[in-house]
Amino acid sequence: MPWDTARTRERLLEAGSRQFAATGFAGTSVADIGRDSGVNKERLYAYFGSKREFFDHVLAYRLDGLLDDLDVPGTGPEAVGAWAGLLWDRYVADPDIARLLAWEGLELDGPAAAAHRTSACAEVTRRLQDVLPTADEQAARHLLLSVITLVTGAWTLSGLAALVTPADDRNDRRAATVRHAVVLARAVQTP
Amino acid sequence: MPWDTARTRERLLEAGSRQFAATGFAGTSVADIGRDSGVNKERLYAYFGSKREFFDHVLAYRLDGLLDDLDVPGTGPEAVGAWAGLLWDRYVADPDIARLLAWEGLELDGPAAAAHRTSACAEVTRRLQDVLPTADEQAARHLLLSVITLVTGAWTLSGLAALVTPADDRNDRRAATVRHAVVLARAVQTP
DNA sequence: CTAGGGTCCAACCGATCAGTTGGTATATGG
DNA sequence: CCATATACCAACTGATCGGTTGGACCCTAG
Repeated sequence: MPWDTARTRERLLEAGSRQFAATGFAGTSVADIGRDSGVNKERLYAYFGSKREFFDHVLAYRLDGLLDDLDVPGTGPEAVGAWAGLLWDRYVADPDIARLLAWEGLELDGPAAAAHRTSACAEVTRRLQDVLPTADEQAARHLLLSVITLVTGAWTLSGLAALVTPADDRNDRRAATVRHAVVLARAVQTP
Repeated sequence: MPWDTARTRERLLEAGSRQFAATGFAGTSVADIGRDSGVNKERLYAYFGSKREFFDHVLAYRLDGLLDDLDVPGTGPEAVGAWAGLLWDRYVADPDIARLLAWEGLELDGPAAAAHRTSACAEVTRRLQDVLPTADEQAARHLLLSVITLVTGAWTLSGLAALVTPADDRNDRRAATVRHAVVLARAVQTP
């Protein structure tokens, strides 16, 4: 049976993603990751140096590229709403991503893989300006930040929804979030 | 020297608030709380039972009542923006609150002290309907949830702001958040 | 074929974890 | 003034933490 070191690395990163998303950096033990991955934890130190460096690798592995293949479909404010819906559905398909974003914000000083992610955000900002021709860059950036915050917050500040909208389910909130994204986009378009 | 058990309890809760806000439930040790409070950690078990129960007490101690003395000043959509600014300024005065909200969402299944906080949110919802007469309850609830999410997210998803609006500071984002709250309120008022 | 380096793992290390215990100091009821 | 209950703390316990080590196994260069 031949070795597949790339696969071993990947199994560690996948298990790390699951465990860190569930219980955060401090709440996850290296032994947990070894158990979940089926890989001896010593490999983690050989490949990634330390638990902390491994955390950075996991965040980069899962968060870098999050926005890259997320297109803004169509034009006008409705396209921004649709984009918010796409981001929401990505979290539905993989809820770990939203939680990793939240742990990153709480447990780290700054974002991981900042260089590429910053330019990816700038890219989406430009697309928003295409879609909303009268929007200046500053306004488009804050629009983007608010939309990402609304969508991500629905997954990471989940207790708030239970308090404020106790009768509603996820889909109700999805619809409201898309609607709010459209409203914010419309306001940017016509100042 | 007489005893002051209420004060001892309070010192534990204050230290727990600081420590849990900084590093979360899993990232805080009971010894940290003992050190920070100047109280022997055995007292924590005597008063609160376990680390986990103590965490619930700390969350209730700091989060219950958060919205109680936060008035919606004036009328119309601008009042909602002003309310968002008041909430923001409360986080400025005490950033621990925003972080505790985030840890609660990530590390707990549901909100602490749910009963009173739910009714406090319903209260604010009613105030929003006073201020925006044409808003139905459902819309007012989602407006409130979005505003709280935007303000709280600015403190807990702080890495996002560094990526999306790297040139801006806190006050720029405060202004944008207030503006967005007004826009959302205006849309609710005139559907 | 074999020497040497990389892959992998069980077992181990000191430190730290949540939680407890035994004992002392302080209050209070009679 | 004494008995008892409570507040308090230093020191302890077994378990688990992040990280390391010694050696077995596998692959490739010469």
